[in-house]
Amino acid sequence: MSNAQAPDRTSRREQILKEAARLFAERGFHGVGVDEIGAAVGISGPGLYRHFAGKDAMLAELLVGISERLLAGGRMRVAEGGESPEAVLDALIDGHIDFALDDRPLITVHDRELDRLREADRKRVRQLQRQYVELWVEVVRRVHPGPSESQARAAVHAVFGLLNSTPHLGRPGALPGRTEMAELLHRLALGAFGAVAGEPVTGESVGAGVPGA
Amino acid sequence: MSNAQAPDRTSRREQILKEAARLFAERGFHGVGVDEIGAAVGISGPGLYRHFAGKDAMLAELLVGISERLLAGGRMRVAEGGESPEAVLDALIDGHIDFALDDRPLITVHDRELDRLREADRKRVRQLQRQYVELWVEVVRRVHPGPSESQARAAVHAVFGLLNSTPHLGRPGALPGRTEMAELLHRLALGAFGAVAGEPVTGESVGAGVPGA
DNA sequence: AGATGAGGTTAACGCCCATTAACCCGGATG
DNA sequence: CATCCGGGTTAATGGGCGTTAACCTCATCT
Repeated sequence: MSNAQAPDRTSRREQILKEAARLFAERGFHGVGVDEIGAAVGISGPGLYRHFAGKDAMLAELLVGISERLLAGGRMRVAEGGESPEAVLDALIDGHIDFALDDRPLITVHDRELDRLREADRKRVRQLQRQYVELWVEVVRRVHPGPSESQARAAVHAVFGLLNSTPHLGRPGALPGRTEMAELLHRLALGAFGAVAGEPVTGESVGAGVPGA
Repeated sequence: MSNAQAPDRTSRREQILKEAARLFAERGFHGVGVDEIGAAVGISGPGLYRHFAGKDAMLAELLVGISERLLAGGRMRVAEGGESPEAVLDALIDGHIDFALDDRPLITVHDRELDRLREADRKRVRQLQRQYVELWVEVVRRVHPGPSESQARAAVHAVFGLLNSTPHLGRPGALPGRTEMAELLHRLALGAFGAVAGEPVTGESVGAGVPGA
């Protein structure tokens, strides 16, 4: 047996997964070859097959991994339960924002390449996603009891789209830094949720009497 | 010379583009073969080359087309200029929602496959996108003068993510119908923009005292 | 020291797929 | 009537790429 459990820093597998995620995000699953992935970690081509059954296996592990971490994180935050539902929602939002800002490539791959998975894996990922959504829906409905469940669900989907928008950003510089960005996204998400209920807004009901030019 | 300008209903080219968009959205650019695209319009394989220079050309025309239509629509709505900036923003939002709901596949392809384009086309698309964003930024800043320009830009990006979230929706039934969905998205977008400025929200400041059950 | 196995390497195989070649047909043109 | 030519067809070509085969080389264990 061996006792050396810290080969370097991160195990080779994780290093590969990280680079694969980045490449998949940049050019799509079909767009990147195994040789490139190998090159990205210093080995070349088929050497990857010592660590993964194939290219598909890497994608599967990535997607299942993300989904599990997201759900686990969400459950944790709900379980820790703040004093108020509002606090829980805040925690959920912050958690998701951290994820979106830190693991940008994963987010991208997450909702781009789901259908390249084998039936079994895809089902698993979808199930995890669904549970994560329902987690949010419950909390949102606790904070905003007005709207129907389907409205709440659609709103949650939409807010995910909002929070996951960071990958689509242009070159940095025209945009706020990380902390400011996190702040902003948080406000935007809360603002959106706050508007789920309410009369058919016509734009007047939000712009707080700003005269403008 | 010919005078027959209405071959059937939509020209063959457009029919091909439509199917190609659907397929690209479903399985990604690299994921679908020319034979499939051909089959989708009743001809098979290389017959497509009578209409397009190649697979890439289809993608290019799709992406440039979307971007141009979005920008043109946006400019039109701004030019028609409602009485108030608020009305213009409403119009922009509605326009984008119509687009997101009606041309779902295009939206998907839009921000998935941009990098598969030839340098020239990609530059053009990016430029159109940028102009579209700036159009929104101006209007948003007119309605909400508080926040900085970079904040406004980030908010616009985020709201695009929100509005474009429809493609990611699960199977229909768990979600509102089209008109209700449009209504909801509109409210969410306004809610988000309304929250761009404002003190560091903690969740309490939004739940508008709805007593509920 | 010798065995072993983890982790690489390069070469070869085979499939998939975009593109091209070569050929075909029916209708408008003149 | 002969001629184009737009719009198809199938067969061939060629490159890219995932995967497998065969071989190599250190650490580590006995």
